[in-house]
Amino acid sequence: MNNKEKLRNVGLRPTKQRMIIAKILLNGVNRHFTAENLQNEINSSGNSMSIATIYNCLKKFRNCGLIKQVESSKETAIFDTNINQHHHFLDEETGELIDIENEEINLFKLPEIPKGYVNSGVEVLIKLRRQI
Amino acid sequence: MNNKEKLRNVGLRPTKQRMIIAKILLNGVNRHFTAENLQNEINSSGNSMSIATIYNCLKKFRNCGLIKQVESSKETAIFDTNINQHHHFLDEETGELIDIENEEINLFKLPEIPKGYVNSGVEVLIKLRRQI
DNA sequence: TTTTTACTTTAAAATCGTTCTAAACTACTT
DNA sequence: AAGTAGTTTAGAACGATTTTAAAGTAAAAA
Ligand SMILES: [Mn+2]
Ligand SMILES: [Mn+2]
Ligand SMILES: [Zn+2]
Ligand SMILES: [Zn+2]
Repeated sequence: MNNKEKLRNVGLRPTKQRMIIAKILLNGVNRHFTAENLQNEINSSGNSMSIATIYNCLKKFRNCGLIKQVESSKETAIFDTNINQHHHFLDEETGELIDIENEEINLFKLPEIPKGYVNSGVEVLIKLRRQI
Repeated sequence: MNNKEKLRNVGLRPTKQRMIIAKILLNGVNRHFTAENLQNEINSSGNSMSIATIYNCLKKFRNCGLIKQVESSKETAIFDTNINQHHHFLDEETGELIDIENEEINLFKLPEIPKGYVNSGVEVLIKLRRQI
């Protein structure tokens, strides 16, 4: 499926700007990135895009399930092209995230889900410090 | 151990402002809160404090291990008085966090820690949606 | 106890990430 | 082709957090 189809599939118009972003983000190579990271990459690909458009697109892509947003206590929003349920290592010093595939962690015992709610995803974060 | 001792223990001067905050946060009742939540509580206790001081103190308290900061993709930083390793339910709609005690989750299989790093804490987040 | 020193608080300004506004533009429908 | 709804944009606005620099306070030294 090409990028135009991917966008249409989720109900997004394949505008020039969304196609530029899709080309960068939906190429199958998973990554974690910020809005600013993406703008730099757009710039260095010879294109340019308003930061408002980048935020608009990222929000649409996220709400349509094309990307995810990572839970992070950093100031800046971090996005993730890996939309499968998976987990992360976090280098607490640098903020770098490393994917852990879902099968690499086994949750043996889970607590009871509160009444009236359903589990909509489990994320494990393993924080890392440099060995001394 | 009283609050003055708790502050001295971690190398913080027990100033008037830090004692006010300690009285609110270090009373044994665990909670999740923002800087603004805390300022409101300070105000309604008949005191007042500059927002800069509140941020200064929260950062010091966090860096000294008296409180933790939660990994959250919300705009506003969320702090936690529960400093034991534990986990959370997250109501994705409201942002509400509910503690899950460490024993309630059993991680059966863990991935290998990357070379040169040590595990400095595991956090599980269980996202919740309202049942339809 | 007084003096000195380093640390802390504060209001206000600055900064930074993100969202809003409103006008111009573009994709899709008829 | 014309109409309509959705999109992009620069720039303004916003909200959370940090910085500034001056005044205040706690601890250490004398
Ligand atoms: Mn955050
Ligand atoms: Mn943010
Ligand atoms: Zn990831
Ligand atoms: Zn908690």
